[in-house]
Amino acid sequence: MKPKDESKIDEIFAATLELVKEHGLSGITVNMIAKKAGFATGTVYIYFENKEQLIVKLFEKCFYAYAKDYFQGFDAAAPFKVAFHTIWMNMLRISVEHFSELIFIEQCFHSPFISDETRASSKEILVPWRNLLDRGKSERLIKQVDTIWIMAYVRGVIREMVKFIKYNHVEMTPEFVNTMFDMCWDGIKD
Amino acid sequence: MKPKDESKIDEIFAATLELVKEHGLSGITVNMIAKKAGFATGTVYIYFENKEQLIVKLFEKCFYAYAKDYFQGFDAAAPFKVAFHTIWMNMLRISVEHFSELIFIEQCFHSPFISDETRASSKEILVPWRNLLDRGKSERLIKQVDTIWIMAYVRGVIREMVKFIKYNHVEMTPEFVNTMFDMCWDGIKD
DNA sequence: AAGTTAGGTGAATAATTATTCACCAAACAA
DNA sequence: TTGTTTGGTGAATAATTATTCACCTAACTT
Repeated sequence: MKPKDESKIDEIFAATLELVKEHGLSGITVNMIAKKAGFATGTVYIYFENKEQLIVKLFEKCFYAYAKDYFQGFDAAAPFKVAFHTIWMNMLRISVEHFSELIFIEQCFHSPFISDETRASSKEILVPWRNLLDRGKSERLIKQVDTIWIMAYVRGVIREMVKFIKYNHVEMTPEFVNTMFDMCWDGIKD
Repeated sequence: MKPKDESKIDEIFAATLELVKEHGLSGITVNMIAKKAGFATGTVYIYFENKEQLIVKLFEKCFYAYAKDYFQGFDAAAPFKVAFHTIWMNMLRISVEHFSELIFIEQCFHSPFISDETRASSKEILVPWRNLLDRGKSERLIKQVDTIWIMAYVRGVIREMVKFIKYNHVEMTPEFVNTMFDMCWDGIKD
């Protein structure tokens, strides 16, 4: 028998992300995905039951892959600002490198494809981030503001920065990054 | 002859916004819109040529109505921080009150409905905001950072705050608002 | 090498959704 | 009051899109 070519899944995923970035979730068809990935429509149905499953699986993959990398090189024993900087930089870099994933996830959050449970469970991955910020608060290095607000603040700054970089084709120079980090840091420091 | 009931346009718009907030741009049909607005499918086609035109018109309406209100009560002669606060508060309030518009606009930006020109022209409305920030820089009250970065920063903070409020059904207490304003301000002040 | 199994294809079919239209009703003009 | 014009309806139709399937081929087994 002929074995499944598992790499095709990745090709389907890549094609989908690219198309959603260009046309939005509402602008894509299974045909477009297959054509972009370079094979026949029917092939998509060998690897996925239907379009919905494809979207859901891609969402899960993106979400978990994404958040996992946030903690690359993260040392919980490091001084707070160092650790904060590590994760902040990871978040920025990953969001830029995986911009189409970011757009895809954003679009999925308001779509019939993603269930409330999936939405809710997606928070758990960020526990180490939350813990770090709690530590920063207890060390009186950052403001005594509900941690979840701080997370929203940081997320907002990074997200909008990344969109700015992408839509305006801006180089992500160290100067730019340092400036934005300082702004973000100054906003939360005690 | 029977006159057109122009208020129906608003009802169609309201229904569309509500549905897009719930199901995303990819999850709505003309039938759903008509049913939600409380009349027959065909009626939509009396007021709009087709679905695309409906979306485009709604986008334009949202976008302009939105940005116009940013400058309510804005006095260009006021001290910088006062003026900044006025607009910041307007942005927050409007984004909360018109959350479904915010989501709709966000979804439209990556969709086949909105053209690049529309996207580009949408920037012009914010000229007074940009001017104010330029003034803040020349008065050395805020950081010497490209104004467009500051705009992205403020937009990001507000946007993510609003999502946080909406998704977590948080009361927008004065305490909450003041805290977030301080964080935002501390990030940009010189 | 021959047989078998599952992948790959893309036209055919099914399902969904946009759009039209024959008919009815409300508002206005005369 | 009657006629005329356009709004409103929702079932019928058209268009689009998801999904299937009969047929092919590649890869593995014996």
